[in-house]
Amino acid sequence: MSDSAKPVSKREGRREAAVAVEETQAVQLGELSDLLGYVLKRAQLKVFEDFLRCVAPLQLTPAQFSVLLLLDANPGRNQTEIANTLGILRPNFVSLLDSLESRDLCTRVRSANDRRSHILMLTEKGRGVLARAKKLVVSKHEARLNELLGPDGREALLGMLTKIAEEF
Amino acid sequence: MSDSAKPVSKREGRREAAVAVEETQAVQLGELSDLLGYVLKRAQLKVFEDFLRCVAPLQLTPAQFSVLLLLDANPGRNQTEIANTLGILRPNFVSLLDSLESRDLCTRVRSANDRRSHILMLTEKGRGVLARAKKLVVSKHEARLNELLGPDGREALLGMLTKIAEEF
DNA sequence: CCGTGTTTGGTATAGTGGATAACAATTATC
DNA sequence: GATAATTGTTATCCACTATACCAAACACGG
Repeated sequence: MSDSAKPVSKREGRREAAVAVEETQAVQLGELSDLLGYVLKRAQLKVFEDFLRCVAPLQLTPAQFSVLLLLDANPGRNQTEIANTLGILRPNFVSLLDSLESRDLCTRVRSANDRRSHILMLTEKGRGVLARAKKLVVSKHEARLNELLGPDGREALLGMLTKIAEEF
Repeated sequence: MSDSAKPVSKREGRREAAVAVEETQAVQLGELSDLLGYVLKRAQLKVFEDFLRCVAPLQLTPAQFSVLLLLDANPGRNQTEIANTLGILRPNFVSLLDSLESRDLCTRVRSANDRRSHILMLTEKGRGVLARAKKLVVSKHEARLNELLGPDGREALLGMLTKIAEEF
């Protein structure tokens, strides 16, 4: 049984020679390139990746950075309030805070009013790191996005994404 | 020791009455609302959430749907090719395929040319499910986005996200 | 004042997505 | 024909997410 049963199955050797140029043809994305969710996730991964690179000297993840930002803008809040605004579940927020506190970037202070809750506050070091992180984000990360999209493009994108995040 | 050592600590009862209206003040997002990465992730979560709702009757995740779409547009490809285009690592692609194959939506066929690789193809049922999924996505999911952003807004958003995903 | 219910921070745990190392089978290369 | 590379796969690890449960503290109604 060499080539009697399946005569069509093995004519590959000739094809290789014939179309050697476009041998490995790219996989077609097809309708996937029009799926907003797909492109959205791809873009999000790229942006987070770049954020990590830009802020690498300070060893801050996007989540950690957002916590520091919130603490700076909202002094006197407790864990549940901060976690809720970021969409982080309280149990998962504990270890995140542990890591920040162990690096002396923020502290939990027992509230006098309600001795259950922990008031969160930035330390001196935390404020310093946050300030440096902001500079890196603005001068490297967001600057690159501005360069790619243009100032008004970036603004338009931010507007539409905010609309989706809030009203969808 | 009733109220001699800490006279200032318990004057909360009066404050409650005084500012009862704006008791629970909202946490300020601050500069977070201008961080593109933050809004981007929030929007992405919302969009995926809605995708799951819309396509729930067919029990398809975004990842599974994207695989079916790719298989339809690229017959005769193997696992690594499909996985690579989707940014999925080969080891993690195995279980994804297992679930699709166990539901009889696609099949792995050993290639005649290269007996290492598995050619992936949609089954009849897979094509049917994909067709129904497409209809749901277009008529419910993407339609809602169109309604929120307008046709040209959606197009602009898709364009900028694609630019980020490809060139960033 | 007391008992009931709720809230807060926390632990334990499970599920999921992503990443690396290693492996057998197969193919490519020289 | 020996060596290297590739394919699908397993095992494993890490990060993130989600749920159940707990003790301490508070709120409230009797």
